[in-house]
Amino acid sequence: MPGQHRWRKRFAGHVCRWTMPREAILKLLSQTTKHLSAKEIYSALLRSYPGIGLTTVYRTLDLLEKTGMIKKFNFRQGESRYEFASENKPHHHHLICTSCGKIIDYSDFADEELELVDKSAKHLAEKYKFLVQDHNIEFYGLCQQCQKD
Amino acid sequence: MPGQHRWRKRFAGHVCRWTMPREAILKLLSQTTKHLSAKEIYSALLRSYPGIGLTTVYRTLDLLEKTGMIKKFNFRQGESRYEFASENKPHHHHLICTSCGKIIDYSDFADEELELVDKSAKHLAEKYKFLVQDHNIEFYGLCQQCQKD
DNA sequence: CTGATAATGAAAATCATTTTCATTAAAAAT
DNA sequence: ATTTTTAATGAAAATGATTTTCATTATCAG
Repeated sequence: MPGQHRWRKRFAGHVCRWTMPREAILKLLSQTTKHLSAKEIYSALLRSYPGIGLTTVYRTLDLLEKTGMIKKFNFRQGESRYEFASENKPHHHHLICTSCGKIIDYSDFADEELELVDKSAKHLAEKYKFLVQDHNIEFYGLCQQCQKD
Repeated sequence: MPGQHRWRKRFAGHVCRWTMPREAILKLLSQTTKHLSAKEIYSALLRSYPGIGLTTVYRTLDLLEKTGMIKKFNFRQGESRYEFASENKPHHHHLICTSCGKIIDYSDFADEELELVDKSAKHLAEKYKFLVQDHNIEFYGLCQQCQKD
């Protein structure tokens, strides 16, 4: 696969130009399982792409989110965090440690969850005439390490 | 019930003084079903309590959250929103319109949800040694009005 | 290869929230 | 009831995340 332009076609209709920052940010996010913030992405890229601007990171993240190539999360307050959205990555949710901020992805009980979510969405659509497009489930608590402290 | 000091006892152990801003903010939140932001609370109180400071609103909201008297929510980005937490108010979740920001409380399927949540929490505790303390479920989409626009 | 203009980066602006600090006011002690 | 202690307040400044502005640069259509 021609790395340089692997995602290029997905940009059709959204923007015209395939640039270095866009390639770099998408590549970085596609290669990590972490939920990076804009500033973390900026710092990580400074090595391979000195001169990149934080502004561009924000703009690119917005763009990538609009195209559906990444997902944006706002856990409690603080910075937004971003994760690569791949078709072969299963739908999942997050387990967030309120002490250290550690985030664990989980997709257990996905079937049952999906069933309940579908049923709820259908019900809510009828009751409130609300068109459900997305949902979000999060668990908050303490990770193993933080339970000891 | 002596309105002025209705909630006073709940402050024992947390703070020493029961003040006008605390009474005013708690009263306002207890009387609305809306999910108000700090600034909205500040604006609403300016009428009945001119001179109140936005700083105090933030500090009081933090305090009330710590005592468990209110809950804080961060829907996607923007301001945090607060809601009065009453024992007789059922556990509920939110339906958020991504276009106009309208928020609908819902508690349908609470039993099934609770069952799934409990099961998940137990499972996650075992698998990741994670101590689940809280969870959050949200649906995003378009409200009836915004579907037309 | 070249021109049109989308994308960039630096700096300034914005927005929500927090901190600082001198003043005020609960409520404990007198 | 009055004084004293110190927690709580409000104004202003500081912070942190994100967005906007704008002159410059670089992509890519012709």
